Amino acid sequence: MKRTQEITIRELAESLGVSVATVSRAIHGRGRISPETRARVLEQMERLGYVPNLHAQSLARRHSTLIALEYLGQMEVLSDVFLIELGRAIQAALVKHGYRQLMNLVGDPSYRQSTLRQWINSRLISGVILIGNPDVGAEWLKPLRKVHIPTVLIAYHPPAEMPDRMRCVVLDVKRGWQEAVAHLTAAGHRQFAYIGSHPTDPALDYICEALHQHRAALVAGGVLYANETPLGGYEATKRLLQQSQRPTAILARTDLLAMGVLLALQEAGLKVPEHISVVGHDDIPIAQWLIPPLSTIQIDYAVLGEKAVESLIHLLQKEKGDIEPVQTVATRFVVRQSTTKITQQEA
Amino acid sequence: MKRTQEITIRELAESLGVSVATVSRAIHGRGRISPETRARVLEQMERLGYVPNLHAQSLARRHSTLIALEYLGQMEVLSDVFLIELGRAIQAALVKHGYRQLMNLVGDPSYRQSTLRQWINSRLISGVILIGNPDVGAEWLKPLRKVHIPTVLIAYHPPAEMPDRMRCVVLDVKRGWQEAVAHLTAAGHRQFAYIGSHPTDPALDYICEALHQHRAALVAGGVLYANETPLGGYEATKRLLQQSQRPTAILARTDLLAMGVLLALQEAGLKVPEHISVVGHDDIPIAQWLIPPLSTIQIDYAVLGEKAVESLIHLLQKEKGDIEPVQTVATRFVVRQSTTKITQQEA
DNA sequence: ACAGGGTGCGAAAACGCTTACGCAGAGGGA
DNA sequence: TCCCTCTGCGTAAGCGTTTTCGCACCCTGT
Repeated sequence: MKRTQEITIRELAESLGVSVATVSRAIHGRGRISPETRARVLEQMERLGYVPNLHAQSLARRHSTLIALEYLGQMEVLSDVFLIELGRAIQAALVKHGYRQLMNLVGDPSYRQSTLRQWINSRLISGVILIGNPDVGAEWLKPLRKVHIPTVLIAYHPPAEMPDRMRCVVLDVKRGWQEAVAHLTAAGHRQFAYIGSHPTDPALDYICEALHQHRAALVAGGVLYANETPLGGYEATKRLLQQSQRPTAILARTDLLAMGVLLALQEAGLKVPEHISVVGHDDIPIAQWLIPPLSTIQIDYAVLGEKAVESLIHLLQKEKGDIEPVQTVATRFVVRQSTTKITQQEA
Repeated sequence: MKRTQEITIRELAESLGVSVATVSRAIHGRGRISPETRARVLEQMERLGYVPNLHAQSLARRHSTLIALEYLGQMEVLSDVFLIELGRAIQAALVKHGYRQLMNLVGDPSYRQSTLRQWINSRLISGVILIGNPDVGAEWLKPLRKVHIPTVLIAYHPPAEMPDRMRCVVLDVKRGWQEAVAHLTAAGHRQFAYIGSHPTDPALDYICEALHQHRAALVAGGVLYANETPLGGYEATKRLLQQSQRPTAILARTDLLAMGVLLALQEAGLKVPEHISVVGHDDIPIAQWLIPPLSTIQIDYAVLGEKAVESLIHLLQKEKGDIEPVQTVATRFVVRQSTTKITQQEA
């Protein structure tokens, strides 16, 4: 910005002997303009390396093309692996619509929250995409209600009440767990354990339902909760193994938990998958590099990102009409090497 | 931005019966203004919740208060743990000077590169902080030279040639490794191995030098290279253990590598630290949660971030005068539980 | 009483873009 | 030929700030 010579729209226009209005129309393809003039402008723009000043553009248009991407809750150790994947997908989808994303995944929640408010109030951004549990992020949602900025929430379930300028994309983990349970029971498994992150999570309900259908069940004491870290999974597994009943398959709420499960099992001398099968959730990038490569439930980040962006665009451009306020994206189970048929002696 | 009623500086001014110029002066404390008027404006601003429009501000000032933070090279699995820590520190330092950071850590390098250019050309940002090896990021630096945007590079060594609007903060890992080696040799260790990420890295030189001083050495075949992932460390350790000479201490270039080392050792039935000591580098947040908690070389992210920001501010505000173009930040060794005195039978 | 300097403030011109409006000219139907 | 419509483009008014300039006023010293 402080660089000496930056070309402006006026200079571009003068170099062609046309008005700035014509240049603006040519660039955006809006308004009436002849194809020839348009081509000339576009070519000259390329030659001179003209790029519109984003601040001037936002000011004139009275809205920005920047979207904030935020994560509700503590930025815990490694929790970002999920965000990186999803962020990628969202960015790609936004660009298709001429928008760009801004991330501010730095600092503790209260600090990030004040930054987001600052961004909104200063009109830097014109929309928000929020990722995370609406219960955990209740205090995030409150200030957003007031300012009425177009917002899309990506979560496991919709918030209790949704303001008018908010839409929601929920990740329906039901199908993924059903497939996982179907796969494992077909392989002979009947005794399961589950390691989750918090009791309000509906995943366990889906699992119980699926298990019931297939005449299988959780072992006694087979539901454990832990922090969503490898350490959490590790400790939970240690506890699990101290109990009298041992499951033949462990379902972990996230791949990070599953990492810890794998380590704890191998310390206990149990081989995966020969002695015990393990399933994770999220299919984070390292899942396929674990030992053994983890069978897990896959999230289609591209679809998730696209749906979120689509909802947001409808909110931003009201001429696009309405869209279902709550959209759903299903999950799928992928088999790798941490699950197998149950062996005779264990069955 | 599309929200119905956003208050502007004009409305604020009218509500007080003063001119917009006065309000602007009051807010920024620049120019001549009486303390009483200033207080009145500030109070009213608070009451009405006025926040300046960032786009208008940037346009009028001809420069933005936004700084881009980018990472040179592939965004590999988990490489972000380092970035999150450093990003936090940089953001904190920037805010002190009235700037804010924008991260765009999404997508492959060529995509991120084009996004950064876009940000620069559209005047969205007025400075750049780059993190990473200048060799790896050579193709990043080239376009930046042309546009002459104030840039600070955070790396292990300065780039071959530095354009005039670039400054550099180098992380001097020498002291950290010296301390680590001193600690280990004092504990009786004489036989070392090193697992690095690429041969051009100067860390190994510092280690060799320090070992020499303390009459210790690397075992034959004791230098291995691997991807900076747990898997890389795991595999490298497997290779290491197949060799005839076994070290009593393994130095890993990063904590991520060390994670894999720990797993491989324990699979091989070797206890850490009883049989073998392990040292990492970076002190990532999970380092203290590993089993056992990892002795590692600490980076003072706060100082690193502050120095980088300080350099950038001097570049942005030329009235601040000059500053050393290459600044240095040292590292420190922290002892946790993965290193110990060598036992008799192993010595 | 008057000059001179300092102080607090307002008027207005920028910053680079978008877009409503209007005008000239071309084309077509009577 | 005239009138009407449609097309392509230029003029100019914004968007919400910052900042230069200058004016009025007050204070001080003569």
